[in-house]
Amino acid sequence: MPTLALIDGNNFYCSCERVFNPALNGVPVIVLSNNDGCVVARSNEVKDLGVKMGTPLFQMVDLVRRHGIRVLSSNYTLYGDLSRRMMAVIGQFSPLQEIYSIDECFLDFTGIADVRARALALRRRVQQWVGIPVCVGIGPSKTLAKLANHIAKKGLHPTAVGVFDYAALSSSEQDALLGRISVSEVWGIGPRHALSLQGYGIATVKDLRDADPRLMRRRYSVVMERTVAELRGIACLELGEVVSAKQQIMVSRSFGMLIERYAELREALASYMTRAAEKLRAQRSVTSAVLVFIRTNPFREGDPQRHVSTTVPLACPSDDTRILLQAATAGLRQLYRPGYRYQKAGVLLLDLTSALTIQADLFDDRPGERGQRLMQTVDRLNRHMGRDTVRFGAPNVRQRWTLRAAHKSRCYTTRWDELPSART
DNA sequence: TCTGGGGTCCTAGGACCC
DNA sequence: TCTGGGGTCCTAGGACCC
Repeated sequence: MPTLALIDGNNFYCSCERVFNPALNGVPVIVLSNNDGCVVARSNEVKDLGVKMGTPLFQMVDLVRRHGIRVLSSNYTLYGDLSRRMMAVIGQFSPLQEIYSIDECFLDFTGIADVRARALALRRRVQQWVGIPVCVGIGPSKTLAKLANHIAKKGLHPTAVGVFDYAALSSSEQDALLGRISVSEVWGIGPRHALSLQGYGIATVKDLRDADPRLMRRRYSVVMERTVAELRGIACLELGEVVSAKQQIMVSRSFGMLIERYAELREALASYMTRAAEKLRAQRSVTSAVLVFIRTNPFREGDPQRHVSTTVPLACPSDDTRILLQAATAGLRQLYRPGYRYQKAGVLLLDLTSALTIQADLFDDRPGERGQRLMQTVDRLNRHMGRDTVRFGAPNVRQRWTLRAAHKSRCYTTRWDELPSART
């Protein structure tokens, strides 16, 4: 039986902000989504106030003022860099690590004599070396490791202090514990499934673990059947170390303000497509179809609504920004209608395949290799000199559609001019 | 006034074929 | 009034995750 650990950073974005700004320690902190729209991270103090994930900022201005909540725009450059450092330290504790998200990873602890001691040491080292508090959940399957992590974080068991090992419990202790946790805490059980399960009398994790797997498959899907097995300690989800190439690449944003004009939409989409093409080349893929979408603000019920998308096939799979920009513009031309106030747009690269097996387009008169060398050069320049040093079609930066980010912290670890200073 | 972004997997149902 | 059956492939949409 495998032993898996799930490690994640507590209130990760808030903790990242606190690393370089100690004044944020012990006070309520929130980090906002793009455009300063919703809450995407809450410090414990804010969670204690009952603020839910995803709450729009404008709905809590009062609370912010009353409790002196510190409000921050998201700084993904900082979080990404601290994530890399955190993952590197965690990776020292096992030969097999699967990085699952910016703040979470699985480790293989199979065969380790004292997993609890190992987990405690890991926790101490990440705190000391990176400054991020983490919790460790340990179990015989990914789903149980995730659940153990939840137990560790909430202190749901006397032995759970930042670290919790599910397998260390006797089966009667396991029953009692799972009987006290809502089924909605299980990985893969979202709000819809939780509600539906409750209709069948399945309210706790224990209820779900003891449900008939075949029946669950029939009522829901093979995913639910797997979840039941995982809760029983039968590992169905493998630990994967290699980050496989993405099957789709999406870049989309809400605008800083509503947009009506075609030219502005085109600029915004060109900027998103440029970024998408960079991501595509970074994973050495090519795309053969591009989906473009634009939409109005669904929350403005009085406004005429439009929510449309179109897929533009490419004659030949490509990773060339110029070709992809043409496709984005062609898509927009199809979709655009005047008289609407657009709030968001995006591009989605579909049908990704490896760039190494690309087939030449018989009708392409552009020498493919020269195009590739050009793209490589552009990517290298932008990587070293900063994003958008070189770009196509030269959209002016800082347009009306660009994001709002009124409370952004500095890029302490990735920009020379924004390094923290010990004394000023 | 103000409501994120980027993914994955699964299923149902239609199109199409023989 | 009668109007096959089974397989495959593709797409849209749902549900979930962080």
